[in-house]
Amino acid sequence: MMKDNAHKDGTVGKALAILDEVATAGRPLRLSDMLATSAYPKATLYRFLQTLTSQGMLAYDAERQTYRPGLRLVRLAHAAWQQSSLAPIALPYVDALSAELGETVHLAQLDNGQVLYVDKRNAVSPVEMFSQAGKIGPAYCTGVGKAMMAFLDEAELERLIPKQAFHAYTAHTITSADALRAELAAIRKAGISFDREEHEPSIICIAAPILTPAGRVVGGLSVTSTTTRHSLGALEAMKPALIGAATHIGKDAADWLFPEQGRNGI
Amino acid sequence: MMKDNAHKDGTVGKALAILDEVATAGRPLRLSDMLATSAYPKATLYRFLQTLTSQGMLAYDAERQTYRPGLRLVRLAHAAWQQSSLAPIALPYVDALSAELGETVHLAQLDNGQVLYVDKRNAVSPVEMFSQAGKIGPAYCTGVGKAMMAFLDEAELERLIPKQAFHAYTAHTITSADALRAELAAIRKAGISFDREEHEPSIICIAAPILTPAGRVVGGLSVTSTTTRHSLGALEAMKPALIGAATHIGKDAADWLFPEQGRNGI
DNA sequence: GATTATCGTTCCACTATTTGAAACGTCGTA
DNA sequence: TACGACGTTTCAAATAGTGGAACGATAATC
Repeated sequence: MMKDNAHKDGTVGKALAILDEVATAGRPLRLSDMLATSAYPKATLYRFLQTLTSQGMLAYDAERQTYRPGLRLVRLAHAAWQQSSLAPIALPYVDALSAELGETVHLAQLDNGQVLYVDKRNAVSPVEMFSQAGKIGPAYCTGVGKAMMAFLDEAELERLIPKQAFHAYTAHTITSADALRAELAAIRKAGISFDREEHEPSIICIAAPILTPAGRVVGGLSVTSTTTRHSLGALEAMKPALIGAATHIGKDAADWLFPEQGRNGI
Repeated sequence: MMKDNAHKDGTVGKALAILDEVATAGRPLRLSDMLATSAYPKATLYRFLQTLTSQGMLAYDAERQTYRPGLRLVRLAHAAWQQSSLAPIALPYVDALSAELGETVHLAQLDNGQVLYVDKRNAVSPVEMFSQAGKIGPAYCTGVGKAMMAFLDEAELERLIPKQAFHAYTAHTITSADALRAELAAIRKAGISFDREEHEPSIICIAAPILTPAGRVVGGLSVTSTTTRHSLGALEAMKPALIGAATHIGKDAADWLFPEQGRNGI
């Protein structure tokens, strides 16, 4: 699933692959844990873990002999979020949309075939920083994911589709490339997408792509609710507000110039 | 100032040093920009930038030929924040404290001699994600920085003091190691520290260290206000609530076991 | 209390990768 | 057309990474 360009980019690529492995695990890992999975022999893996720890990219728990992602990443990510994500540009519009609708709003971008949430406004509970920003999700079964994919050009889309897992999270999840292509065509026509409990039961959302005036996909914006509180029809009523915000963000993004989203995104 | 262990840790260390340089700049950089500063020759720098870009650690703007920190960092940092920072543990206490006092609350940790803010609650305006989390600040002239340093053991403190810049941000900033040592001794006695407009004019705060029951420093917690709204005396009245929250967080942190903060922190 | 797994750490000859001065394109400017 | 400033590519020399195997420490088993 994640063969990636790990073995490319020499030593640095290998080190970052290991960093990813630790970050993705979601729990502290021991050398022996990773040894089972990793492509590298013991001594090599050991040395990389040492290096990454010494660099603060990993944190080592001496007592338990485990590795976790390190705080240096938090420092670096702050810069990335500020300089390379849509969030700072979109902030006022996201705030306004959330206030107007009184619902949870997500701002997302495509990152390597997945949805990367870069901001969130929860109308009710106080926001938990980072608890959503930085989170990733599947593209083929989320509102923002589908909205963004629908407006990619042919070539980019075809690069992304093979990366989708098509895992059936719920009974409504789209589980084939062809079904996805059909859905995307419909979304392209409608200008918005819905998540019809495709990722989590009883969670629904309406989403719009964020496009530059030139038509380039730079992100996605969604309003999320539950089936107990809203019908899909009720969500559809939010379309004008959603589209309005997305349009404004797209315009601003084009000015702040976001030219090569393609390199690291998509 | 940042000689660091860049040249240690071989190729990976060098690559990460360059990554840091881009992140720290705060603006998109060109190859020629970095060439002036960086220790590496053109070809070497170029190759590293290529590698980091291909890995998504940097984003390349083809139009302007500039590099910025990449979104992969945001993804990685989410894991780091969740698994390696105090924030998830402290969350309920930070929420409660902010609600009780109706003031801005900061949660910080020490990272390489600097204060790293890992969470923030702003009682009034809606929180801006990441806008504070991941931010760094000086240790010698912030409330949380001084509170944490005051409770480090001798050896750790002496490692940190040489790293302080002692830049005079305001007329009240502590600008010498000796003055800092005296201040820290007072803080150790009082159990809390104040920022008396030492970092920014008219910004004041009261801060407490977060200690494990065993006495190990794991973080800092502060309540911030302005001279127009509060006096230092008024802030001092918040001491019990602040200490209470800090104690709870310290207890929970010890359980969730945060053993080797020393490796990557401090 | 001796024996055996298990796991992290270290060694070192072998190999692959990195290095960087110099040459090369490319584009804008004089 | 020539010049200068930058980014990009090349390639032999230098360096750093590799990983099988041995080692030590600790925990589990007999």
